Amino acid sequence: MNEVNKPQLVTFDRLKVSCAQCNLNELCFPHGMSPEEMGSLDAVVEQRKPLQKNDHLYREGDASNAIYAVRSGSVKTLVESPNGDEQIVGFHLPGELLGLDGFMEGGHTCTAIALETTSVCVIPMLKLEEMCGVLPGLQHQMNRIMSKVVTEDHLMLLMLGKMSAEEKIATFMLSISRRMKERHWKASEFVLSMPRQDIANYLGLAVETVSRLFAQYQEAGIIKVDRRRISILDLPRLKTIVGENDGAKTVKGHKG
Amino acid sequence: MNEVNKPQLVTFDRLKVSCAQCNLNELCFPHGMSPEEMGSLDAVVEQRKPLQKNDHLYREGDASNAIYAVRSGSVKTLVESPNGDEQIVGFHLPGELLGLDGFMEGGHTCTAIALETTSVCVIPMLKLEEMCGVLPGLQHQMNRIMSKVVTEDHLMLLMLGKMSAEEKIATFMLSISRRMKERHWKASEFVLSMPRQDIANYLGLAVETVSRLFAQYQEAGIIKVDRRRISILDLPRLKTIVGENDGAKTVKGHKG
DNA sequence: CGTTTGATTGACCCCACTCAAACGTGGTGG
DNA sequence: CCACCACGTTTGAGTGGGGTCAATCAAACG
Repeated sequence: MNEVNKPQLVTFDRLKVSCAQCNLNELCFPHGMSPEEMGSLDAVVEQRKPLQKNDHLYREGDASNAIYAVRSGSVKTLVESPNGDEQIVGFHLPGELLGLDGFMEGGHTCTAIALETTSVCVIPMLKLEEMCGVLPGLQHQMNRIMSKVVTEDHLMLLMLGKMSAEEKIATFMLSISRRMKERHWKASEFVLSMPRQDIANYLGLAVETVSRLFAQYQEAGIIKVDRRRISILDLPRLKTIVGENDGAKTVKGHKG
Repeated sequence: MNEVNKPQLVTFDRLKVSCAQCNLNELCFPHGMSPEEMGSLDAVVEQRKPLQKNDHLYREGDASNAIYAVRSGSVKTLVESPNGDEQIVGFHLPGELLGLDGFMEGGHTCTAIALETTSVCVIPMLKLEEMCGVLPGLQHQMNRIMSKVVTEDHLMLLMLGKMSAEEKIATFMLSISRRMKERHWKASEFVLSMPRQDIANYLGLAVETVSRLFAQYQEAGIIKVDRRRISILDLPRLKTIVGENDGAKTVKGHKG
């Protein structure tokens, strides 16, 4: 785990930060670990040179014995269909994990690509497993992380399967906003690291639809859009769109 | 935290079968475990009275320290949206696992409901974790299982996000067929345990669309449909529809 | 048997995709 | 510094896949 930057004026090899000091540790391993236990994590976390935009962290089929934590930058993961088109299955912001799909016989089943200059922590499973045997809190933390990943995928299934384009866009922006807030960044003003194309792909929409809805929401005063810079002006209205505000659970059609 | 059946004509307490003898063990824990290690599993697997159709195995919000393996029957898992509608995220056939979503603070994030009379093995995580510390193969097996679950969810995202109704239906039938084959049952002739409504919900379609496509595929001689009994007559054609056959990767529109 | 529930079929229509063209914006080289 | 190009984004017009509504049909059940 090391630090990053675009213009490399300095070597950052010496900028190693321990997991205990890492401002992201709360996100990687939120609960149930003592400071001493956190310290032991340092022993297992590996370094890695920053990825440039569009670099692959891993590809479908790559063998793997590690999981990854985004330290800075961002990563998209995607799966490919037999017909050749692909579905983005996740965007990974700093402090978020990825790579849990890599432990099957065939290696990774999805591909991870940096959306911008990105650095990641590499956590070898073998060592992590050893530690799990010793540190009681860690195994539970791993289970919690696994559950969270599964749950997030389920929510995405819900989105793709049941939501209208408007709801998808609103859900997407709320998701980004919340995750920004978790990182202790501004929740109502952020820059998207992915192009419209990727947003559309992720949400199961056409690029044009994404563009139109951004414009529509801006027209309605819900958000402000300046290229990839998004400002959320009316959070309650966004929540209403996805059904989180008014307890009056909307009666929908009989689709599904 | 669990549901149970109402009318009980027989007690099944004596129907205990060891994991080593269980004809499903290969599916639950396929690799890397010696027979002796398999035997140790018996110590941790709990019995449970069969569920009747529509009984809940667990509900969203239920605390949990276990995962479940379907022994006979079948189970659907679903998540609920803020607006009240729900998305089925999985059908679980005999020998398949579920419940990996239950280890977060808030308990389970999805609900599991029996599609028919169903019995499950209950595997407490606490004991499983203890065993993982002792048996080297088990931890890797758990990782493999986790990866598989994540991968399956990803493929479902691909389906919901990128496939046409025709491709979804074909993919669904191929999936069931393959899993039937894994269970050493007929791959080309099976009875669906779920109603059309659930298939539609799962695939992100309307019931009418499912019905129409079943009819259409039957008309084309690809399958035979008799209520819930499905016969696959032209497997290659099904594979062609989802793009698994002809290497000529279809060039699709610019959606996504 | 009547009733209920699930499945099918037909007619209609709308949301989101497609096609197409224009519009910044950023990077590059002259 | 500006002209140019490439790419991502926006906007408009038209259309079709799949949803909605409604009626019918077939099993299962009491």
